[in-house]
Amino acid sequence: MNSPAPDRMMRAMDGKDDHDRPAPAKRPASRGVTMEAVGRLAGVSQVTVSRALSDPSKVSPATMERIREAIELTGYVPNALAGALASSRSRLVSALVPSITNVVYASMIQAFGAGIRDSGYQIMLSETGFAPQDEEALVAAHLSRRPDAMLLTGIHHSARTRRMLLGAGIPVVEVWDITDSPIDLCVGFSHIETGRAVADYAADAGHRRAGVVSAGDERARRRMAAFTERFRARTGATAAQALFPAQASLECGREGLARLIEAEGFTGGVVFCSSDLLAHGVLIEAQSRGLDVPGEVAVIGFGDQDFSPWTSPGITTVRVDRPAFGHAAARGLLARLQGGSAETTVIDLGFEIVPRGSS
Amino acid sequence: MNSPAPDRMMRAMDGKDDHDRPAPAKRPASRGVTMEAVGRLAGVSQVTVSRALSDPSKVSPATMERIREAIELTGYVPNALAGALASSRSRLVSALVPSITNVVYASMIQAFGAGIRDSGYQIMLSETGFAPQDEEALVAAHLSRRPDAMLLTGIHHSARTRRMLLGAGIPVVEVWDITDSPIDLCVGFSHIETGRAVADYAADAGHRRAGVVSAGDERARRRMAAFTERFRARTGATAAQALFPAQASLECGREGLARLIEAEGFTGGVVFCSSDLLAHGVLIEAQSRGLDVPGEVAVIGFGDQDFSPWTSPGITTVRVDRPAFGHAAARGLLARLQGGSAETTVIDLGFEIVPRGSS
DNA sequence: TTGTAAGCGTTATCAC
DNA sequence: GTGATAACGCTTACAA
Repeated sequence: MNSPAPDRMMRAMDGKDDHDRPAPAKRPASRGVTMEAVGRLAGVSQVTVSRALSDPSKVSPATMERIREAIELTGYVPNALAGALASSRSRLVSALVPSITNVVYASMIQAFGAGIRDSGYQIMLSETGFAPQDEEALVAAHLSRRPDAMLLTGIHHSARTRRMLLGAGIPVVEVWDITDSPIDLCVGFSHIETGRAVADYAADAGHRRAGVVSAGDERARRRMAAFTERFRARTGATAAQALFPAQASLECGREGLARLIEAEGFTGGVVFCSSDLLAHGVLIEAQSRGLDVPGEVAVIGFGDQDFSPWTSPGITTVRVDRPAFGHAAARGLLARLQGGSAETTVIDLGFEIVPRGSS
Repeated sequence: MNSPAPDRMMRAMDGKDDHDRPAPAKRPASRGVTMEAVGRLAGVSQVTVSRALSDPSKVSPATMERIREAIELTGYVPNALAGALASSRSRLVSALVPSITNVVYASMIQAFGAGIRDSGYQIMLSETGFAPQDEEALVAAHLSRRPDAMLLTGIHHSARTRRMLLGAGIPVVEVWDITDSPIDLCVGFSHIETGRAVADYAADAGHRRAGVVSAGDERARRRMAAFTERFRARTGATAAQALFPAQASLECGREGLARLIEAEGFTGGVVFCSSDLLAHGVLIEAQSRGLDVPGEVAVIGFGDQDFSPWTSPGITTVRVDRPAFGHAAARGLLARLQGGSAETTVIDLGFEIVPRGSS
């Protein structure tokens, strides 16, 4: 019931045309269509276009329609950078994981992304590798983009990193590990309990000799250490070790068992590996040496990968519900983002030992 | 040799203190440390801080040092949003892949990320899934963040998507497929040639009966179609088909062979799968049915995954150099970004058939 | 070497 | 329901 369309269409033509305004000067002619341009075409001001986009109910249907047309015509794509700067909300969520080629993290992030995206947020993903010092620089780089929230893998962060995070004043979720003193939210499981549970499982099965094959990451080491300690407490035996500095691979697994046998005096027993990939390697190496699995060498992995039930024999492993971490992390962050609620801040999702033929 | 530090320190104190300036009004007290604040602390203007950060050589060592201290003291983190808005360069590169849990794409992106990050760019990663219509919305969402460049997986995009991309005026690289009419750059291999090569390989090996097991993605279907056509041309036989709408899984592979045998009248021969995961499933299903591999059922996969050499028998597969795609894509984009050069726009990285025990 | 002024394209806050 | 106007925190001329 406001001024009819023709009137506004006129307004679009008067005094606003490029030729009778002071020359724009300097800057290159066009860096993309702006709300200004869309508004001009639709015969409304830039602000109205902004409103039309953010809350259509605040704009008359007729105006709305003309704006829609103008957008379609110009191929206008909003500038989220400008929007974020003006509103202090970027609708960006940072996610830092050690590695994306590791299915374990990939599937967690996949679930996290799905959850977060449904609420209109976009993910900025980076790999930290397994070196803690790199994390600091990455966190700084991400914070400079002013994310509305951040997901971090693990609970060990440099003092400076914590300070930056706290200073940013955004919700943070630490995943894949558990702690009593999270920066903010925490969704994970206990690596120490995992190691102990596996040791108990092995000891209960009657094993009296053990070895571990582990990749370089700190959490894996913690599982191995807890395993070793508990296994010694239960059996008096000290587990032989084959540790690799780098990321796990099937190759490492083969070499790991070889090293256990040739350099560490491992003469059979149970081998706990920091991942199913390593476990698969150990399995293959054992078989290629004519060692019976699980008779002479029993193998236990970690992560319950897709292939683990299907090797021969299937790999006994520790299962954690990867997507659940992602979902819980997304839920927690979104709650903070929307309500600012502070309910449960630490969620222990636990783990489960999956017995299969290899042990 | 300019005005000594004390002088400037004084300046920091005169007429710039909060109490004798017009009250900032409205806005919440502090939304984060700004260059302005850092400058005030260091006794210089905001611009000088900007310069210190972007090109230290333009600032005197003494000033530089005081700015450094002020930054340290305040915990200043630059606002890249504002920077990007002002300079029209976001130092953001978008990457769209079908799935991050698929190692094939993950390792490509890992290489791409490493390359791009070294030049100071950050990646915004999203999963498109395998539905083309979703891509359009994702591309729009990414473009709204004003990335400096974009990586797309595949060569089939909606008209609207192409228009948006062209309109954005940024370098674009399409990976993982090949075409004569790329949007901009293209790094990939021919899925049709791949299918044909596998058919030739199978026919040369004496196979006269064939089946295919394929996941839902379009490129996989194209490989399968090319295989089927060429195999028919060579042998006169039509390959039996088991097609799955969703993403590949080991389970699908098992069911695929079952379906081939029970519903499609497949009585043995060669089975070409759209991924090694499927091939592994076929392998397992064949063995669990007491069928000899490769004697009764020969299996060929695609992607040369980590585990493929280690199954029993090892999986014959098609290898593509995943990291190479990422590297080449990064190189191409960076060249555009830096020089704007337009040299080779289409790079065919080819593929290689890796014969193993399964065929 | 340093500072001033004018944007960048939005959103937020008021008026009307 | 719509429009001015002032931020948002930077970068880019241009001046000193």
